[in-house]
Amino acid sequence: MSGAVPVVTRFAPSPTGHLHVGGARTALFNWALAQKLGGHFLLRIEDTDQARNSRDAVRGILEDLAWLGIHWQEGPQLGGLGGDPRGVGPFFQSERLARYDAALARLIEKDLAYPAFDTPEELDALRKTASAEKRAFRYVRAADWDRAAALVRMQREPHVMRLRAPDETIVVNDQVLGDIAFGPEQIDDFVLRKRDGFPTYHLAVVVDDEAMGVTHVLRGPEHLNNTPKHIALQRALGFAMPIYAHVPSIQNPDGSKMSKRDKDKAARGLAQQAFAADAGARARAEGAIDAKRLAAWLGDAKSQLETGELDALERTLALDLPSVTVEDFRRAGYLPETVDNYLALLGWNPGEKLVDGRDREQFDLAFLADKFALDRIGRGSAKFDRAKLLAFSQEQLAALSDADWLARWRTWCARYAPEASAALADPARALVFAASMKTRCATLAAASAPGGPGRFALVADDGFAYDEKAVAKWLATGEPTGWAVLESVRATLAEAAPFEPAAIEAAVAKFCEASGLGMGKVAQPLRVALTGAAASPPLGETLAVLGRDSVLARLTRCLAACGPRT
RNA sequence: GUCCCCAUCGUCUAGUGGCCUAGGACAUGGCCCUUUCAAGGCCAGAACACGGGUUCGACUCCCGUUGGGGACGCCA
Repeated sequence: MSGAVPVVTRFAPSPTGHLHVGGARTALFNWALAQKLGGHFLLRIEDTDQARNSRDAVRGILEDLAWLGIHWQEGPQLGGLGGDPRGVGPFFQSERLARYDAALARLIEKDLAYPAFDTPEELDALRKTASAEKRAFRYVRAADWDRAAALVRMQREPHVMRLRAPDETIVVNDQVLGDIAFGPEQIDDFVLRKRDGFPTYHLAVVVDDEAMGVTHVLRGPEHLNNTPKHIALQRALGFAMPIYAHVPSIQNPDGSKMSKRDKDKAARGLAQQAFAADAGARARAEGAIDAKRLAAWLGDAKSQLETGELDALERTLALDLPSVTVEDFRRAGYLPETVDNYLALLGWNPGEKLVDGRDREQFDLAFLADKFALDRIGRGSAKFDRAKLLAFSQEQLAALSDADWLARWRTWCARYAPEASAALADPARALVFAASMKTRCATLAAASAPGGPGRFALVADDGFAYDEKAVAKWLATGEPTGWAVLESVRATLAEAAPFEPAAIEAAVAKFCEASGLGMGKVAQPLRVALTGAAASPPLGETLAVLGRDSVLARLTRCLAACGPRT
């Protein structure tokens, strides 16, 4: 077909903070649809709110998307991503004001838009009245309307521009929800341009989608009610109508909508607890963020901290805030493909069975791009289930080769825990570490976490404490005692070669046989001496990760530190 | 309050009028394996919100009720 319109999908975030999981899923679906249809995925920054947008947040969102592997062909540039191959940019709405004004001029000329001089206070009062009378507020055009006078007046008075809304029912043909009718009472004379000269979301989105040739609009459910407004505007402007699809929302376990605000809310509660419990906490918090800002935020449950402030507070008070942004999950040590996979499954599924009869749930981006289709998006909202995400993470991490696991871990460490990676510089030992952590860590972060299964290998030989119960059970008691076993096995370990898991296991097994001891009688005392705890990876791996020098040093230290008093 | 959307195990879902004694996954419980911790294997319990229709036949179609979510900004 020669005249086919190339497919263009888009993700259009407003830069008010980190990308949250709902936005990430919307971006992922748009990306997948474009891939499937052989089109372009475009990124546009909706920064028309002068009070709220921040340039830092833009950078953060771009990095989050890039990390997830959601690559945009058109939009702001980052690394090799983005650009403007069709010449439809710029991609920041704040740089496109002339285009919105031009569209508005056409509407004014056709008498489809008009200036309104109501003050925000006046409108507020009207809304309050409506609410008190249990009516829905609806903007009513002035009855004594004089177009010529208004056009003169707008030259010298602050005003907004409103659309002269059509008096007709508009049917939204949604690809997920079907046909939805909105009566004329649903579409009032909404604002197109604000007092500050910036367009509202409605005007900007309609003008840009047309100018950028967007063919499919896939967005969150909060926009469903806006869609008839957008259609009305498109008709007034003579624009094409894109294909619409609204995806269901992602909810918290309690059923509320999952949003960036959840983190702020949780932080307020936890901070207040911390201040009550610890007198110094308030002072530390005020060292991290402005004291006045802090007080205002604590006192007003509706206020929100800036992203940077929230991060600072989280760090200084060591708050355990819910993960809601892509960055949160990255920091928590999830693989980007795992996050993509889980997010894709929230509201979409391929509907395929594996040969063993199970549903296909785990897949990569290539699979998503190949199979994605609007008609398999669900209609009901989905609760975000951290346990299932964690299970996916566990499984996908375990499926990595040792070398891949190690590379991914080092990459994660470089950003969040450089000292952990540095503590295990030796390549051979690091590979053993990878092998033994793979099935023991549900996330990359778990390996180095305090109390985590890999901690023993990342601390100095005298950098850990001995678990009292373990010492009592495995070193102080038994016949012979654990201490005696440690003394006698020392020579075996000093000579075992090569110092690798299999050889170590074999040497210890031989020692057990020769001394008539069960494996447990030897392995458990060793675990306590080398790691401080009675649980660790298989003995050969535990010793090989540490290396011979550390093993001997730790044996010496153990006997000295908690051995029998002589 | 008004409008809009939604409704299968605790959670994510398969299911498009007979393949359903409703399948899978996560979570939960039990057993097996085992030098510890994991991992792995096997088994179990667990759902069509309710009430009316339509139909020879409803999880599937229609209506209502209930419940949940969203929107009602000079935010996006």
